[in-house]
Amino acid sequence: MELPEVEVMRRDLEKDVVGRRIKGTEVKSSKNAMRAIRRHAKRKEFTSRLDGRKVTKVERRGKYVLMNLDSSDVLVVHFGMSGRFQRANGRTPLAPHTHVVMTFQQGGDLRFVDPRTFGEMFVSASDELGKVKELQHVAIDPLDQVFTWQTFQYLLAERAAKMKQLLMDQKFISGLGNIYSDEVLFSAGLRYDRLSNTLSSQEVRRLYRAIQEILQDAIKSRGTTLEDEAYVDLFGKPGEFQQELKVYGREGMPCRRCRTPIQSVKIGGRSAYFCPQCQS
DNA sequence: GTTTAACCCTGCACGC
DNA sequence: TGCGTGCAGGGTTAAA
Repeated sequence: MELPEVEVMRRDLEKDVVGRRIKGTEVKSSKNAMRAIRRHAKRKEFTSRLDGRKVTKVERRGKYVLMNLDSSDVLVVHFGMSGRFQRANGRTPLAPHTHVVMTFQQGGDLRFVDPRTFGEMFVSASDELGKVKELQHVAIDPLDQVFTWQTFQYLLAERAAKMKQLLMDQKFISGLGNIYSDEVLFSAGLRYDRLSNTLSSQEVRRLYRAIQEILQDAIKSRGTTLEDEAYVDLFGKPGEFQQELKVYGREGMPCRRCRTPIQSVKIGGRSAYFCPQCQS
């Protein structure tokens, strides 16, 4: 799950979960359920800080969701690659790999489902969020007002890394993963292996625009749902941005712009899709 | 400073 | 049919 999917989830939670009070939290007995709350040594340490609390606000930092509670604690959630929240009620059968169920006083519940267990959730005092290492490292958000193209140009010039890796580095810019980094580079006409400090001002501006446009469009389309992956929104509905993808997952298929077959390479342990004609 | 590889994990596609 | 293998992906970490 990348920025657009996390943001769609945040908005859904903001609409549907804010104002609800948690009656009880159940952490399942499986090993993977304990892995989902791995920062808490004991279940009770986690559940006791949620039970009886009302959700007051839902924020996002990069790919993290922060659910603020009326106790001044915050439930921090990262979805990894297969994690998600599901709104349901007691009559809804448990999806496989459901690790945590929070039941609301007003009825219904909120479930954390995560087959591949790269996701996690933990409770932190809001004034101690600054001490959470991963959150400290979350870099500037590309949809934030303070992210200007001049700032971006400065940051790029400071580094000499391949663009694909840099865009996916959450300590450099937050929110982009494998799918959107490929899409953004295609839109900007830049190859995955271009070095960040070789971009012209024009190229930086193109890239900056591509990042904003693609992320905004993907949010409007409610995220990307690939066949083999299970991203769905809070209510189980898939996104629609997969229809707009220009390069990701399209190896061998003709480029939508020039009809040259899309290529795929391994870089930094990840696959990068690109058009050898349109990107340089 | 940057890059690579390994690790965490499950599900699925593939070849034999 | 059924098994083993490899891959996918986000993020961290150790090593090159």
